[in-house]
Amino acid sequence: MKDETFYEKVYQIVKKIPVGKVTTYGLIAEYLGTKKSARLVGYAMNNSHSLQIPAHRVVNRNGLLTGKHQFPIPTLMQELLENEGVIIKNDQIVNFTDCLWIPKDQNNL
DNA sequence: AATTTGACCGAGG
DNA sequence: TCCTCGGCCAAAT
Repeated sequence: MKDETFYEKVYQIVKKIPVGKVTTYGLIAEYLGTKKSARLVGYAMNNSHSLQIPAHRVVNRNGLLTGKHQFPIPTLMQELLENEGVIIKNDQIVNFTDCLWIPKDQNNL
């Protein structure tokens, strides 16, 4: 598991996101130690199409569904989140802070 | 080997 | 308070 690249590290964290919860690119980047490379997280997610990971649970720090356009169907991301109990309005998470999940919490599970 | 890009974040005017 | 601009790291070409 040492061959894990930055990409795979991101995937590992995203897969740990609980149902009904969301996280941000910055938090993931920060958890990996490279807080400044939040862009890398998003870039990694772009390659996540080939993997089974809940990419719809990852949003930007504003709680905005910035990556919805990368999904096969733009509305799919919002549908999935709403299906998990996340309230979304105008492509933005309403109860963002309420359903926000921090990678650090995985240690507390 | 060098350059470009990317689902971002934070600071400055 | 709203809008603009730069930086940052890693992977792909």
